[in-house]
Amino acid sequence: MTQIKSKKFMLLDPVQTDHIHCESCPIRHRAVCARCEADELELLEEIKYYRSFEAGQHIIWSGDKMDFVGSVVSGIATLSQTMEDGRTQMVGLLLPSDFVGRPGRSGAAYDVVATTDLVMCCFRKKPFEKMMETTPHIAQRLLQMTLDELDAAREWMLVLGRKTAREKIASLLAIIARRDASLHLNAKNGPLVFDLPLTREAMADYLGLTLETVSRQISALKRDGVIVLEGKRHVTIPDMERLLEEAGDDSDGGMLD
Amino acid sequence: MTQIKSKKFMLLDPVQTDHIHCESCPIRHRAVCARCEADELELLEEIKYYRSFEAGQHIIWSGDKMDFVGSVVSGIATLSQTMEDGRTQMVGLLLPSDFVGRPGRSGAAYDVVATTDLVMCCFRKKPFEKMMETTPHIAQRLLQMTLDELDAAREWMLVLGRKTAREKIASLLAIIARRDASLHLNAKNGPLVFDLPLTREAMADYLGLTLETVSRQISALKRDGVIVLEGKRHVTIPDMERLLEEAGDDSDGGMLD
DNA sequence: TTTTACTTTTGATCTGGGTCAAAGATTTTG
DNA sequence: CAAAATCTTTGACCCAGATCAAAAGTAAAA
Repeated sequence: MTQIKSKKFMLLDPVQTDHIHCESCPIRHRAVCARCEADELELLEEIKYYRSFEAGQHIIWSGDKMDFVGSVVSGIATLSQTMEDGRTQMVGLLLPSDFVGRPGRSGAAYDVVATTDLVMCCFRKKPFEKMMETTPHIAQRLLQMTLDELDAAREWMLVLGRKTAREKIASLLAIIARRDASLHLNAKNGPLVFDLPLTREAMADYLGLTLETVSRQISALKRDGVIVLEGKRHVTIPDMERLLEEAGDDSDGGMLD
Repeated sequence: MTQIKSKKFMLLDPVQTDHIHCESCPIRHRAVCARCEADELELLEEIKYYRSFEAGQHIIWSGDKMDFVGSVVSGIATLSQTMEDGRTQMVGLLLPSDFVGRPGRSGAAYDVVATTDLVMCCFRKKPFEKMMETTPHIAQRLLQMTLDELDAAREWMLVLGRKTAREKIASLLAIIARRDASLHLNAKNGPLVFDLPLTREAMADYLGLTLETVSRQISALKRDGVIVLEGKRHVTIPDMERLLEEAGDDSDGGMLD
């Protein structure tokens, strides 16, 4: 079993990994835990289950009661909000190992839609919340993940509020490239290559633009050699530094711990 | 001592409040805690201190090392991000009782600026983090608060990405009115009255607009009777429903637990 | 009370990105 | 494979909000 490198993607840093059944499972045993390991695994198995969704399927409707939390095992989903007149804004992108759900809340705040075929690892909410109370490290890990999401949301506020269309596209490409690289453990310095997981319309909804503007700006970045396109979706970034400049980002690329 | 009504504003729901020294103090004793009450209060006192700031003063610079967390006791502060060329985007508004800081992170991600004279109740970060480990409810409470902030940030993404200038202004006024009302425990149904805590420029930075557009749209809302202005800052909302319509919001006003 | 320094409003003009329209690509279906 | 349905690109035009400019409050300092 391959280990995911970034600790960002785990609810608890695994001290022993040999009991893990699901790679992106948000509950992991921890050596320091006072409870008996067997007990925990039993409880864990009891409340864990898998759900599969087809591309395009609504996973959760905003406002619905949500009786589970979980994490993406494979596939991609989007979080979005829609106004009555149909204007929609994507507020998050869920890639494998990302957490879904709001412990302590009864209702869903956003629509969650599967962009590709998708598998989720779910936990019934009530038992999960009980487990959070008895296993403090779960709450602490969730806090860290939520702080990461908050940082991402706030970074996106700068993109939405102050960047030009070209900078917005470059910012989105940079984020996808970065996440994709960390997921696939790419060689660091070569040109980055990936397939866009989103349609032009989905990108527009993420960026607060129209799909026509997205298309035009992608064409412009291609014309200017910032990106190389094969077909509509396959992207090569010959020079990540250049892309980040186009995105208007600091060259240092944010701060980690 | 008056009790703040909304549980949203406390790190732990107070079971006994007679030991609380600071109204917006993020650490509160809890009856279920296994540790001796005296011990906790002693530790608490040891790591707690107050800091005062003048209007306009930078509290935290983005990127700086931050060795404390805390909460606003009185006054108002803003969270903002700035690009190299000077474009800035506010990503949060801190009112009394709001939490500041990122347990587990060494660096500040945003500039924090005092908008008015301001007092903060601070805790040295290391001992606070240790306390989080020994008192699980603190992490759980922080998680709830962070989830609230995440919801707010994502709601703001919709405002920034998809709303018109008029809707943006109405949205901001609605948020300020709502927070102000919950803080002052106003009578529910009368017209809401408050003073704008922000300059036109700060509003522009929050909304992703220019200050001229902010001024024009406020004038327009005034002309159309949606708001009543006395002087530049004193606002009366004669009809909150009307304001929410102008903001393009669902009439139900979001979901709480 | 005048001076100096903001903050806010209002006007005139410009432009980036939206809107409307149509034609290519690409994929799916029959 | 042709037909239908999507997705994407490109063009022509328009408008909400930006930019530039100046005047009018307001408030702190002298």
